[in-house]
Amino acid sequence: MPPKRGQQLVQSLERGLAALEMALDGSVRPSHVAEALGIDRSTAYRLLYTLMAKGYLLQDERTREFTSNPAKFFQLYGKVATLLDWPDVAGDFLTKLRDESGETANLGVRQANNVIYIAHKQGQAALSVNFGLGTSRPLHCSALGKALLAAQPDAVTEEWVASAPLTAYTTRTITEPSLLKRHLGTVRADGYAVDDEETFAGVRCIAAPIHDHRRQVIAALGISGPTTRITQEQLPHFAQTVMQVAAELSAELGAPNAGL
Amino acid sequence: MPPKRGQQLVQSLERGLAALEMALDGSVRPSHVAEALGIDRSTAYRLLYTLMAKGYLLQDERTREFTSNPAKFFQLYGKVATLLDWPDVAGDFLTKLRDESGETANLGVRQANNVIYIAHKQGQAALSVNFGLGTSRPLHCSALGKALLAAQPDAVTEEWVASAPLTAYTTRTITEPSLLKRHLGTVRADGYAVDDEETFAGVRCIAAPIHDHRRQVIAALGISGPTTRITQEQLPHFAQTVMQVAAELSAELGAPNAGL
DNA sequence: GCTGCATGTGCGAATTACGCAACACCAGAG
DNA sequence: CTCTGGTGTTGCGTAATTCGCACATGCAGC
Repeated sequence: MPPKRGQQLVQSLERGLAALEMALDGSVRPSHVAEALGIDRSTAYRLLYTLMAKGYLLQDERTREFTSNPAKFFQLYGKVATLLDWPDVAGDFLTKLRDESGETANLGVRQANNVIYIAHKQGQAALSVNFGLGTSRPLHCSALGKALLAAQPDAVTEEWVASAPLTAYTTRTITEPSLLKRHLGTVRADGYAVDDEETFAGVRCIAAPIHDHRRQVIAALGISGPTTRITQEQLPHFAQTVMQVAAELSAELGAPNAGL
Repeated sequence: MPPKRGQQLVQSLERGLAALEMALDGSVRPSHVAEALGIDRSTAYRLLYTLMAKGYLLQDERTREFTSNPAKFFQLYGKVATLLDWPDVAGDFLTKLRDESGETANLGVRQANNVIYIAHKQGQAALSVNFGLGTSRPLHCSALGKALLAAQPDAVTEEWVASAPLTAYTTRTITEPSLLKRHLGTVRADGYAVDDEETFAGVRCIAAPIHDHRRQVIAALGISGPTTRITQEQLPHFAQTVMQVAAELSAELGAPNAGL
């Protein structure tokens, strides 16, 4: 019924954005971009030059390398962040969760096939987990990611599980679609997700979904810590704490019946 | 039209970025973008669609409006921020400056004709200044901006002063190019800049430049407070504090002879 | 000097993106 | 209900835009 949404992509814009994202991973030069994107050097140069003219990139006077302009991105981020200031809104809840659990508390949202950490409070123990802000992890092997996945309708989950690349990061990573699908079912039933050394050996994470005022899941909140402290025996207890704080944060956002 | 020199700009990319920035100021629809940019609705739609496909925008299923994808921008910002994590590096110095002065401490960098606030610690007094992170102010009437301007070579300053729009925000804003040029000379001689109610009536700011390991000025650090506390008499004392902490931050970044 | 490799720039060719037109849909008015 | 005026979205032909080639230029090293 809906006519096929397809080949409406603007090539120059696509390539420009790709060049931009390359520059974010470090300095780039036209020749690098050209090779990576399979285009001519002159084309790559023009894209980079346009990005520079618009303030997204800077060019070093001497080395001629293009680098990202942090100020521009801070400005851009500042604009979108004001729409919902996660660090401000969630800050107190992250602190509470960290203090009650003793472990690093994380807040993440979904971005394509990854979860992105947008706020955190690091645990104060000598050995505590530290995921950098803005970094991303695959959905299928992180507690936050699985909490987000389990929240969506079955049909969507099924399709995603079948098509997503379930890369193994440790021996415990779930790479079998059918297993993952069943696993997500239990996550939904339990109300929390566990990453049992599926991303990093020795690290266990627990997460629960955050709902907004329309009951839609918009983020996930969790803790991460070494398996020596987050033991299998104490896992249910930690999970209770996570779900409790997650419910409180959901309530703060106006979610009805947040399980309190 | 005769092709002007430097006409190496890729039009589609230019327009796409313009559409992107429009979307950051709120929801946009193809018709709005088309009108604002003077292009056809279909073209605007394809740009927005491409931006959505690349993850920069989201489209509301019901209203069909395009909005920015905060997660994407957090990811982008996270990447550039790791290159030099200002909030982390400067955090302790901002706290120190706030505690010693009792006023809101700000850190800003230059972006075109503006200074952008990239980190701050708000004062704890009942009446204290609060500039939102990521917001920008004109260079010529903010203390941070003037500290940044005064740091560049005379020739560059002269050219900038002559061409920049020196908009007046209060009756004290310096709008005369020659006056501003001389004013910046004293800023350089003093080692700090003062915004004496030039942006907001009743608000006085003091700022000093931050140098990196190559002695280049890369940011400015300062305080902002009500004129009732930052009085003319105490201004030199506050300036000493600002310069002291700025020197310490510069030293932390590897600046040689940072005046310590 | 030459050689190799880089960035940056004219210029013609043709791919690409543009605007037009049309369709589907929605909301409100008649 | 129809009609009207407004959207978002897509097909298509055309021409403007962009692309890649070729060349000028700069720089480092043998």
